[in-house]
Amino acid sequence: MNTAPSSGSTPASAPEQPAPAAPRWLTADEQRVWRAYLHATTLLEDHLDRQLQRDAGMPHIYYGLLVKLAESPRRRLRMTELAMHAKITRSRLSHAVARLEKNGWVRREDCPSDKRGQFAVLTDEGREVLRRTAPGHVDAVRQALFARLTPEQQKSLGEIMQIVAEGLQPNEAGADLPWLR
Amino acid sequence: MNTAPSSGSTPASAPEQPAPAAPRWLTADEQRVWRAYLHATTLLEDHLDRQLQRDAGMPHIYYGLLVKLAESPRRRLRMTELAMHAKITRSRLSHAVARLEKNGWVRREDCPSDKRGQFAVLTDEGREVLRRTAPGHVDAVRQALFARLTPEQQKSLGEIMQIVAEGLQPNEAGADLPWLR
DNA sequence: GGGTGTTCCTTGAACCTTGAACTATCTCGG
DNA sequence: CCGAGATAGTTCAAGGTTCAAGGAACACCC
Repeated sequence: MNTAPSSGSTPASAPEQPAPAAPRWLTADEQRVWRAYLHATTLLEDHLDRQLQRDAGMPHIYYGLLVKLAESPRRRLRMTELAMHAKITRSRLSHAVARLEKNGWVRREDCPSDKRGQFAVLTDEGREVLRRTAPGHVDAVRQALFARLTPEQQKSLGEIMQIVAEGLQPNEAGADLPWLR
Repeated sequence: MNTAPSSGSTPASAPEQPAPAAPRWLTADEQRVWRAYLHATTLLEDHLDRQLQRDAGMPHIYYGLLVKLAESPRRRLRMTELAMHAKITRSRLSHAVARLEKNGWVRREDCPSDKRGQFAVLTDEGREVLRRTAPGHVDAVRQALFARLTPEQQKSLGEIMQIVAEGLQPNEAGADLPWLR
């Protein structure tokens, strides 16, 4: 049996519960939901990855990095901050920025106040790539997702994803819940 | 710019349409939903990948391959079928099976009726790995997803993901829509 | 039986990701 | 100042993914 492997940091729920709702396997309904989730997310991820690889010459996540930079104050962000925004490791970001730098879309700048630090800065060329490719990407997202869902479904999806994200990364940016436990 | 988003009806959009429902960018609400989606799905994917890498020694998608095989008639599936079930390319599957074979969890068998064909067959050892690791994986999925959603949300999520998946892979198993267009 | 085209699957090179080890810098208590 | 320990970011090696190319078997047609 099982030894409750992860369990460790359950946030709100009382940890001592006998948990009658932890059966060995998923119910038939849950299985259907889970499979639909897996299918949809992998298909969408692949779809967008290919779309961007084709139209912008980079994978989806790299594109996301450029977007984050474009939205940031002086079009720059510290490496660690950027990594957190994008939900990736610093290592991965390091490689990604190296590649984007090679393409001329991002440049690095030393941080004056912390000599360990680096800023990733969106170049004009990077900005231009975004400007050129954003519409196509938005269309792809809209056609694959929003165009197919009712407003109620969109709302529901947002709420659900918000919950899931917070469950996996409790201290989300902007959230300032006191650190229970 | 703005609203009146859905209404678009069919995806078979004529390129010449004025397309009043295709604004340049997402609305604020859509953006929130989209970002929540990206955060949640990348976090969950990473979470499960790490969980399985740690507990079963393979990434999530490889685990999924073993599950598919375990559910199949003689614990075997033709390569192409397996690739379609898992929503991956045949090339990727080829590499994946090579690795799983090296681990002793899958073995290949020639198809007698089609000499081009190969079966991927789950070995006893592979079955054993599944038996050992499935509970932990199910717990992880439950804790990250189902435990946090109301029954209504679960239902809604299932419907939404079903729609999205079908949009991206119209000829899904069971669906037999004629090929309009 | 010799085209022509398709399907099944594999291969190799290029690229991306991961996790751990590593350098350099900062911080803070003595 | 010193040193222990945290933090910022990179690097290395191992592995995973993609894309384009290719070999082999099938199918059909004359």
